[in-house]
Amino acid sequence: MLRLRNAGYKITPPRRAVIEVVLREGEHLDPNEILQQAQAIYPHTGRATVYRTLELLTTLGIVRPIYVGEHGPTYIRAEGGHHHLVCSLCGAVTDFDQCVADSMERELEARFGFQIRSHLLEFYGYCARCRQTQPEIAAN
Amino acid sequence: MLRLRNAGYKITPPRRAVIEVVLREGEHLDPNEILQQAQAIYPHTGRATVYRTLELLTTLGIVRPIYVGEHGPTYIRAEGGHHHLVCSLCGAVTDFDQCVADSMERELEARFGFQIRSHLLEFYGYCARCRQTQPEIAAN
DNA sequence: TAATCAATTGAGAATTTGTCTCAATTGATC
DNA sequence: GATCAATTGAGACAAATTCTCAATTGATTA
Repeated sequence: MLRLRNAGYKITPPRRAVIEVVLREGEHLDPNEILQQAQAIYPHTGRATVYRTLELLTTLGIVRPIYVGEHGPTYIRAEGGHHHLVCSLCGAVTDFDQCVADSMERELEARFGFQIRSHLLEFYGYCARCRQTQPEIAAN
Repeated sequence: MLRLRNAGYKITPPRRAVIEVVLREGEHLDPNEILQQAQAIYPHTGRATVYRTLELLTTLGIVRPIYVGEHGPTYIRAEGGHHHLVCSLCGAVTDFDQCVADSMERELEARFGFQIRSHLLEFYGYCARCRQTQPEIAAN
């Protein structure tokens, strides 16, 4: 909220609602789900406003879209890192915690003059279950 | 192409065209651009076939969708790693090379029984130019 | 507190993107 | 060359996203 105001944007009810919904713990919501939950908080919230707010919050580095499997975008808080193992066959996503990316941030910031706020590390391949059930694909 | 045949799929002109387009160096093309370029190679290529082929190639671990900035999916070769610095303000994407993710693969494979084929590491933040031109946003 | 004004909004139209259906075609095998 | 399941393209369809514009509202100033 402060980040919004500091950047010169108004604090409005629909913006409050969208922020509250997206920043709730553990949610990976798509724009439509965000619209519905925002309307539970502020009933007049419109679809276009949700899209506009998500774009704004993404620009400000507060939330971030992530894409997993064959589905459309889902939004999460941008802060910190996100680490996934993604199965190319069944689409299953497994989170893991320890990550060596933090150790790279300082050097990249120095080298590119880039101010890093968060990161995403994803490994793609075949999960244990699919390797058993569809060995002919995983073998190639 | 061999991976396709080995997995039991036919080699057809539109599939050839899509593969050729996506695997060309340095391209991050969206499905519509892929359709157009594939039609330049094989004019009869249809939209549905492009989507079907991209899904198939993704399943086989040959290509992969990536999502950057506010735009829709874009396809790249899956092989190996992709490393990006993504500016949340202007959307600029900078590639970098050295990456410590490889060192994690063996351990993750052992821990989760996962067969890793590729990875994506992205850092999000503000690029040097935007930090200068829009300091009030980057400062928050 | 009231007045002001640019920023923001919602509703729905319009566009874009992705999926599905099905008859016709084609690649691989023999 | 014959066979047949896999694949295809066209266009209908559905879903997701963006645009438009008059009405409203938040923040600032008086």
